[in-house]
Amino acid sequence: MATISVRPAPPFAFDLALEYLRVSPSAVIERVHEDCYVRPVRIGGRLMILRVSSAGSVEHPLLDVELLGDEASGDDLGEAAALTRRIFSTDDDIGPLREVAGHDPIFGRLVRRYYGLRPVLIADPFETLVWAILGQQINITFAAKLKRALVERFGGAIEAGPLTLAVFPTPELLATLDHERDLLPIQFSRQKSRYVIALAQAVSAGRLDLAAVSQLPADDAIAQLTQLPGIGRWTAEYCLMRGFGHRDVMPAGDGGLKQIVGREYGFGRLATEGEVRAAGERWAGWRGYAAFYWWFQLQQELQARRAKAGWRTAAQP
DNA sequence: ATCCAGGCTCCTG
DNA sequence: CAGGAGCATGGA
Repeated sequence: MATISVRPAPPFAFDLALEYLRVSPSAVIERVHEDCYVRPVRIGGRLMILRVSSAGSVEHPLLDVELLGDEASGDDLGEAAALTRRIFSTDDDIGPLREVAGHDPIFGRLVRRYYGLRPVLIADPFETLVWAILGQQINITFAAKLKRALVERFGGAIEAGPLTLAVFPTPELLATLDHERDLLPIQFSRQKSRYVIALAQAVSAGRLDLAAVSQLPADDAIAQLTQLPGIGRWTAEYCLMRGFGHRDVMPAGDGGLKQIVGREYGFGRLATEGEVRAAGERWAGWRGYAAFYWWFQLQQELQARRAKAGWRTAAQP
């Protein structure tokens, strides 16, 4: 087993990142196990297991990064460290968030509650985009069910000690699927089937280089992604934010953000996309953080309501 | 049953 | 260009 250390810019709240992963339905491939983040990753063309744990505090953060599996080289470890920094957004200097909080007390409450939290990215760009398509216009719990079915049916698995980890299917494999035969039986709609397969074909044929797109300025990346069928502005922005680490990009058309902006900023109704964008001016530079924080709060509210309902029904047999 | 959910495409006016 | 209908599916 090989290990390397990563030193995030403080403040850095690893425990909140794990809490996000625990409540977020988007976490299907990544797992939280004994206060560690664990997920399969491809490094140097080989499948390995990345395990990240915290050896520090919020003000003096330190991450231990391990690669399990085949003997890892020094280069592999360096890549694992770089990936870890990206996944946990460790290099953002979030000091300026305090100023944002200062002139927006409503968002400021969240900045204080989630002190040191950064967006937790989905490690793989292709997986991010597929997940974004699955999440379009259906409830997110069902979207996660679709993702699990896709992974179970067409992905692989890898053993990591006591854990069996699911591996996301490659674009090459998904490119060969047939909607009728393969995806409709696992509850995909015709649209989602078509969009996912078209995306997989574009990537595997080399027409879409996600690694390259992830390095582009936001506007260029969005313009490229929205060329694909089924990928509109929301999906592209979601992908930039959750997969590419653009900290100032948020999907303003998002239903959850319309809800939260409408509720928290006194509209008394669902905000429009334009109103969400206007509200986002307050978070300039940090819109992606804001969206991530608001979603986290919504997800925690939802979980609290479920726990309460579950508790009540459990108490009344 | 009805409405909604971390939208997209295509068609109107 | 803005607005809206249709699509498609399970969960609350």
